Order: sequence, then C-alpha cells, then structure tokens
Amino acid sequence: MLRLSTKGQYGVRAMFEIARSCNHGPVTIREISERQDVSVAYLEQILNQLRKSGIIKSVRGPGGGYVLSRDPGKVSIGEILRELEGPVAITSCLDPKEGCMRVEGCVTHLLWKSLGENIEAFLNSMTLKDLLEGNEFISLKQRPGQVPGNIMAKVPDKTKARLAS
Amino acid sequence: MLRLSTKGQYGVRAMFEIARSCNHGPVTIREISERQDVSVAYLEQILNQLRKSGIIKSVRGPGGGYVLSRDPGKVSIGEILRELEGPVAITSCLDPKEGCMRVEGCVTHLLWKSLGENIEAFLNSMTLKDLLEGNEFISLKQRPGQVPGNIMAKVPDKTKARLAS
DNA sequence: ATAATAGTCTAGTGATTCTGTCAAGTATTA
DNA sequence: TAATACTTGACAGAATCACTAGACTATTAT
Repeated sequence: MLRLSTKGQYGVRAMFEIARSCNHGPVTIREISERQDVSVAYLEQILNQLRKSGIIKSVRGPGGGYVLSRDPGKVSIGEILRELEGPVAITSCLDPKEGCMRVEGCVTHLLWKSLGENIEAFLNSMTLKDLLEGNEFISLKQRPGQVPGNIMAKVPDKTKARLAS
Repeated sequence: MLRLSTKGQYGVRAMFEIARSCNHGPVTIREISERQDVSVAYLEQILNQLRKSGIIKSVRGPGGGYVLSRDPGKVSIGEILRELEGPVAITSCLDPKEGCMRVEGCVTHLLWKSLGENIEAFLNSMTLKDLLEGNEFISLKQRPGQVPGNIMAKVPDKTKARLAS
C-alpha cells in the first residue's frame, strides 16, 4: 500500500547524484544513469521536469550536464517529489485538481488529510544534504521518540567508503 | 503522489458503518452500500476479505449482515488497510514479497523505510473508535510519544485548531 | 566551420494494476 | 420453502505506469 512511483524514486536518486557532485562541476545524464542504473531516456524526462521547476540547471555542450541551483541543504525531498508527482493526495478527495463532492459525508476525510499533511511534513524536513551526510535520522532525533541512531548504522562499511569517495 | 486505492478507502468507510451499528445488530451490505455510496458487488469482495482476516464476522439469513469481532477501540485503521492492501511499502525494495536486489547501492533505502514506519505508526494508532467519536486528532494529541516523532509536530496551529473544533 | 558532445521535446506503446461487474452459487431463518 | 443474505471465482474496460524512440537544438574544442 501507498507505493511511490519509480519516477519519484529515480528522481530523488538522480538528485542525490547531482548533489553529490555539487563541487565538481556538472554531472551528465550518462553518469547518473550508470551510477543509479536508470535508463538515459527515462532520466531525460525526469531531469527535464526538475529543470523546468528551477531546482536544477542544465549546461549544454561538451563538459555540460546538470548542477543544483541551490545548496543541497535547501532542497527537500518533498520538493523533488512534489515537482515530479504533484502534492501528496491520499484520496482523490484531497487532490487539488479534483476536489471533493461530498466533504460532509466523508467521515474519513480528515483522517486522510492529516495523514497526508504528516507525510508532507516528513518529506519537507528531509533534504539532499541529509542524504549526503547519511544522517537524516539524526535530524529527526530532535523530535522525541524518533527512530534512534544514525541512518548509516545499517549500511555496510564498503558502501560508506564508496559514498565518501 | 502516494494515493490510497479506493478499495482501502471503501474498506475503512465500510468498517466505519459496521462499527457505528455495533450496538444495533448486524449491518447488511445493502445498508453499507447506500450509506457510503459504494456498489454492493464491490463491497462483497472487500468485506469478504476482511471477514477472512477475522476482523469482522458475518451472520447469514434474514436479519443477518456484518458485525465487528472486537471492540471498535481495538480495531486500527492500519489493520484494515494492511488486510486489504498489504503492508506499507513505499518502494518495491521494501515489499516483503519482492525484496531488495541492491540494498547497498540504494542510498534512499532507509529514507523510504523510515517514512513507511511513520505512516504505519500513524495508521496503527488510529482506531474505529476514534473515527466514531470524531476526535481522532484530539485523541492522538493525548498520546504523546506513541507515534514516533510526534507526527503532529509540524502541523500548522490553525490546522490543529480546525481539527479540534 | 564543423564535428563531437550534451541537453530538449513530443509521441507512443506494452504491461500492469485498478476498479469494478457478473453470475452462479451456499447458508440461514421466518 | 420463500426470502434474505453472504460466498466465490472469473473476467473486462479503463487508467496509469514505466519506459522507448526519434528528431531536434545548443555549446564548445579544434
């Protein structure tokens, strides 16, 4: 239940690659494709959409590629997903594009609304910087009762090493 | 993004109707259909699935219908949805039926996992009783720490006020 | 200039999932 | 035994997903 489309997933992973190289010039689609194992053609679509929203910039010609428009800490996961898939809308009732026919009769309306708002808050609080640092859960520790420990706690050492390089 | 299927939505609304009548004998599918505006045939499928899980019981013959097997306060929304749609699995990576091919390379793995856990905690903390009393959000506020990270932490005050009214 | 590199844009398509319907049952009770 | 009501499995149209294809535009190194 509640699956995120591959488009959104790939988008976040692509943004991670771009953020990762934010001090090393533009990243090409080909590089992202190889590192994240997503087809070039599909990435073209996804990155194009993100570019139009201003979240990334493209540089054409040899040596070109994509770069972040902002600091990784200023780009939330929520923003990326919202751009690619629209706002969280657990029900069509709550989709701004559709609207609700029978709000009053819909007992569960506020339930889904609250769930959606909470999901958005979660996604908005998480940034590319958190992903880069691998500590999104540390940032969540500020909220009492949160999942303890570092997000990288369960990641194998060789992976950490590769990510750090 | 992240829409819940109508099956899950209808399931919760049907359970609401059954819970609502829990002191007035069985509710027929026809009644649920009329009150919640869902076809009888589709409800048959949904309620059958819920019956098999033991969450409701059916009574056959004239005067029959469906009744809750348990107290409304003991039936969580999460349980209903899980029965109808399986566990929350933001990515196929996290679906117990599929499994992850490349856990190590999946930078975002723990991000989605954490989101999923938060959603499940939210849904598990909410029961039919909360829906019946129409104070699902107030009751949530009374249980600090039960939901990891106080899921209401970032919800705007004006929203809380509206929900509480 | 021009070749090579790299992004831009629009369609289209096969597969899958969703959202149900239909029909032929079985069980229970008044 | 008629009426009520649940049970089960098959199936089908519609929508969405997850891409692929192909033609185009822009930039830079030589």
